[in-house]
This record gives sequence, C-alpha cells and structure tokens, in this order.
Amino acid sequence: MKIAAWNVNSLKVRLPHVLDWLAAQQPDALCLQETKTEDKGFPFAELAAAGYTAIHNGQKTYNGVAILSRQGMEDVQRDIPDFDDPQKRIIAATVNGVRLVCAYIPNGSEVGSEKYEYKLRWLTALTAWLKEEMVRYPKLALLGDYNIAPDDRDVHDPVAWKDKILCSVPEREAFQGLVGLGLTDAFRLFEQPEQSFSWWDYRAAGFRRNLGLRIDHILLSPPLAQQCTACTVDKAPRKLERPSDHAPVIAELA
DNA sequence: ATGGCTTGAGTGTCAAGA
Repeated sequence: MKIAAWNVNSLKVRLPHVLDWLAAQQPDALCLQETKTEDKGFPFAELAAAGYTAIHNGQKTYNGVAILSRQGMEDVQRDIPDFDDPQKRIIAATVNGVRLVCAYIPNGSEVGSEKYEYKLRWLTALTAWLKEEMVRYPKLALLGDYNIAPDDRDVHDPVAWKDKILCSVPEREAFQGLVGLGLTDAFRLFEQPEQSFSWWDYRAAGFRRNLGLRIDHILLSPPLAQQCTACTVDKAPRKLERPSDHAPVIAELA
C-alpha cells in the first residue's frame, strides 16, 4: 500500500499537478492539505474520473484537508472531537484496514504570538485524541503538514532558525509527544540524502538553492512501521511551473 | 533589510503562509 501527503496550497490552482502526480505515482491514498475551498469548489468529478474517491473537510480561503483513495473509505471523521476549532485541519478515514489521519497542523506565525499558543493547544488536543485513536485503530498513520522541523537535520540553516517558528523547543517537544505515543517518523527509518526537505520558500529562489525545511511527515504506529519498506520526498512537482511550495511525502507499506 | 513570492478576497491592497 502506497500512501502520501501533500500540501497543495490551493487545490483549484494545483489540480493539474495533482492529477498528473496521481497518474505518475498511483498512490492508494493521498492526503491533501490547504485545499483552500469549500465543498462546492472541490473537484470531486475530476478526481473520480482519475479513479479516486475523495472526502473533504473544507472552508473558504484557508486550510481545508482531503483524503483521496482508490478504495472505499470507512468511518470518516472531521475535526478533533471535543476541541472547539472553526479551522478545518483534520480529516480521517479507514482504508484497507489502515486508519489515515490527514492533518494540517497550524503554522503558528511567530513564537510567542496568539497563533503560536493556538498551535501548541491544537497539538495538545491532537495528541490526546490520537492516544485514544491508536487503541481503537492499531494500524494508524498520521500524515500531513506538521509545520514542525523535528530536528536540526531537517533545517537548511539550523543556526538562523534556532528557536524560530517551526523549530522552537516547545514545537519540537510536541512532535516528540506524538512519537511518545508510539508513532515513528517513517522518513527516518531509512537512509536519506543529506539536506532532505519538503518545503522551500517561494521567495529568494529557495528551491533552486535548496533552502528548505522538512515539515511534512508520515508518522506510523508500530504495526505499520514494521510494514514500512520506503519513505521518500518527491521533489519533481516542486520543479513544475506554478508549483506548491511543498513537495509530497510518500510511504510504502508491505 | 522582519524584505523576498503565492494565494484568495475582490478591484484596493491586505492577510496568511512558513
């Protein structure tokens, strides 16, 4: 089973890239973040024509998450239960016995800001919820844009980014809180090239100079980590005209 | 240099991203 996560930064703009990528990679499931649309603007028909059913938790302008799957999806859940949040950042479903949790974790804007406090609160709620979900669904994958670079290896310039947003100690501790549930960063199960990233700033030729961060992740529960045979970042779509600033992350499960 | 691009909103120019 091949699963993937991609922050597309507007599905309306990126639909051609997504359709091309689905045809090229043939994932069983793809988790999208930042669809930036309501259901009425979501391309259900185009995706169905490509062989994918879709579920969506969207809103106007910001956020929005979706799961695309070749197989049927069961027990669809939107949002973190009992966490009051108007922002559409979570959708989950079971595919082929695997619980897929698609997450767009808040950016946080700036350390110490109101949005940063929201990010940390949101991560606390996510972690508490997933602790229960892992009991109900032993085969669980948390895929998406975490907006956290877990380690200095995941940062092109760790000195410049030290204690900055996406790299601060409380954010990294929250990431380790997810690891503490028994989840494993699939990417680090394997040898990887130095300076592997999943996001590059549009500005200042960030991609060409590989000034990036690894902030998009696939975390796997123990049975899935056992089954994982590969995890990669596919930089190809980032090289296209009018790309998303994020590249897809892919995990293969035996 | 708190810049640089890109998107959505909406028709001015700003919020938000990371």
